[in-house]
Order: sequence, then structure tokens, then C-alpha cells
Amino acid sequence: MPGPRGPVWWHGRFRGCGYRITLGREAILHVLTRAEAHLSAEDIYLKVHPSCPSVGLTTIYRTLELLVDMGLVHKFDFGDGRARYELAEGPKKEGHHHHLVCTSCKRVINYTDFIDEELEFLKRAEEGLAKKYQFDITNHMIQFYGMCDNCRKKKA
Amino acid sequence: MPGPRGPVWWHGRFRGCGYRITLGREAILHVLTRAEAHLSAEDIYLKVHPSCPSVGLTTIYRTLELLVDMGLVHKFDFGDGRARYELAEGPKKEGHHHHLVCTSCKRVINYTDFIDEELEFLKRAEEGLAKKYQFDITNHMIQFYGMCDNCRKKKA
DNA sequence: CTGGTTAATGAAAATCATTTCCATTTATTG
DNA sequence: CAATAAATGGAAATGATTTTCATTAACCAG
Ligand SMILES: [Mn+2]
Ligand SMILES: [Mn+2]
Ligand SMILES: [Zn+2]
Ligand SMILES: [Zn+2]
Repeated sequence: MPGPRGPVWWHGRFRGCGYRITLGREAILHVLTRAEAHLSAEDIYLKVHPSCPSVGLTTIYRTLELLVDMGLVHKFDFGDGRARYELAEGPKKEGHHHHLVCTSCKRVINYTDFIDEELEFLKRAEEGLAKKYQFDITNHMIQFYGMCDNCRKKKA
Repeated sequence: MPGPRGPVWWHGRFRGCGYRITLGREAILHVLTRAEAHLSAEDIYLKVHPSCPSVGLTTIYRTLELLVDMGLVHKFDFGDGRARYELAEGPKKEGHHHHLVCTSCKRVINYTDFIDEELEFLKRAEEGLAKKYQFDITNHMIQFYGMCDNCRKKKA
């Protein structure tokens, strides 16, 4: 149930780009907004299906591509063979975090620690790199890989 | 031409794990050692083929998986639909760098700038995260995304 | 050096996430 | 409400990667 049709934070962005606001898109954003985990296209399809059975997997993929291009959603590859999607920034600014990926079980942990000193480092790096390589930097990604608690115990 | 069969830097690692040293593996490592770019499995297949036409694509995939698991090779997803591989560390310590990825043309630039302050930041982050999340961190990845010189000009 | 053991391999087939096609639907606008 | 073009769904295509299985060859003991 996508809720009342009132103006929603992302409607403006859509209208501004000349994109239409459809039931499917509404449902997909709704799921992404409430997602705890890092959802695959199929995960989203399954969550959208009960309330909007008419939305097909193709639309999920198309919408996600659109959202990624608009910068509203980030796309990740955690090594399990399917892309994972996550809202870039909600209405609340909970957002900015990075990932700890277990190479053994593919579990992913969001962390926000060290974000301050990280921001410091990133700002200078971005500036320097942009100038040196004539790159217009819009985004970054940091991931740490290793073995999680559970997997380490299993090995022992 | 995989060169003389003398002891090579990675032979020890292989023997230690009980892995056999085969012509195919020799050829694949040889290509990776000399690679300038970030090669896909097929790129490697094509480079190996002339001197070792008997090595099939399946072996390329299998060997790359092995090398990634051993930590000798890093696997990347730059968003063009195929995995890219790069030697983690050669005999010479040229290695450590990160990537600038053009989201428009998928061009990738290696950079080593800011590595010192980055290392500082990473060391502390790794320690803190390892303790807090009980993660055994073995690796990390940093990528900046944006639009490269060429692509920006085209848009203008 | 040689034969036995078993990892490694190639080719073909299977998998499966993602994309493409195209006829149909629907959001938007006046 | 009608006109228009964007958006969509379902089926088929795509294409990278994986699996299967019969064959080869690396390695080791003798
Ligand atoms: Mn996350
Ligand atoms: Mn590189
Ligand atoms: Zn794990
Ligand atoms: Zn570019």
C-alpha cells in the first residue's frame, strides 16, 4: 500500500527530469525507503509484488537503473553474483555509511564509525584527484573485506 | 612463451597450498604480471591463447578464482558487466593503488596519490572496525566515481 | 626414469542475472 | 475527455560465469 498520493520527497526530482510518477515507481521507492538490508532486484520484486502484482521484474530493473543514474540509489557488488541496491539518502539524513563485507558468507555490515576523519581525508583526496586527473568526482565507495565473527568460529 | 621453468615468486605459495604448477597457470600469471590494464577473463584468455592455444576459458575462470582466494589477485566490478582482475602484488612492490572510475565510459585510472595519509586513515579504521565488529579485515577497496575529462567535453 | 594417484583441464551444456523487443497500457497535458 | 509519448509486462535473447564429465598431465614414490 503505497500510502496517500500526496507530494513525496522524490516527486520533485522526478518531475524536474520530466519523468512520470507511476504506481510501480511509487511502490519501488516505498520498498527502498523502508529497507533494512541491501536488496537485490528480485528482493524488491518480491516485496513489491503483494501490493502491486502487476509490476514486473523488468520494471524493477528499469526503475533501479533510472534511480542509480539520478543518484538516488547506490548499486553495489558484494560478490554474490547479483547487484544490490540501497537508497542514497532518505528524507532524513541518516545516510552516509560504508561496508564491511565477509568474503566467506557475503554478510554485509553497515558502519558509520570514523566517518568524520574519513570525510576529512576524502575531501582532500577528491579535490586533489579532481584537479590532477580532470575528473568530476560525484561519489565514492569504501569497503573493507575480511572474515566475520561467525565464519571465523566455524573455521576454528 | 612462459619463459624458463625456474623457481618463480608464486611457485612457493602454490606448493605450500598443495596446488600444482601447470602450463596454463604459468601462462595466466605471466599475462597478469605484465598487464597494464585491468583485464577481464576473456582478455586474459585472448592473451594466453597465442602461446598456449590449449588453455580454455574455463581454466582461466578457475585459475582466477583460485588466485583471488589466495589473495594474489584482486577482482573488481567497474560496472561494465564483466569482472576485472589485477595482480595484488608483484615481486616488486609497485602495487598499492586505488581507482577513479568514469561512470560514463567506464574508463579506470589507477592513482597512488594521497596513499600516505590514506594509509594512516585506513590503519586506524581497520583497527577500530576489527575490534568493534569482530571482523578479521584482510583487504579494502576505495573507488571514486565521476566523469572523466573526455566524457565531460562530449557533454558540453 | 616410470607408473600410479588424483588434481587439473577442455568442451559442451547449463545457469541465471540482466537486457532487449514489441505490442499494450497509462500518466500527463490542454 | 482525447492526444501523445513515456512507461510497462511478458517472452525471448543475451552473455558472463559455472557445472558436468570424460580425459590429460603434475607430482610423487619406488
Ligand atoms: Mn549499506
Ligand atoms: Mn588498478
Ligand atoms: Zn561471514
Ligand atoms: Zn569517461
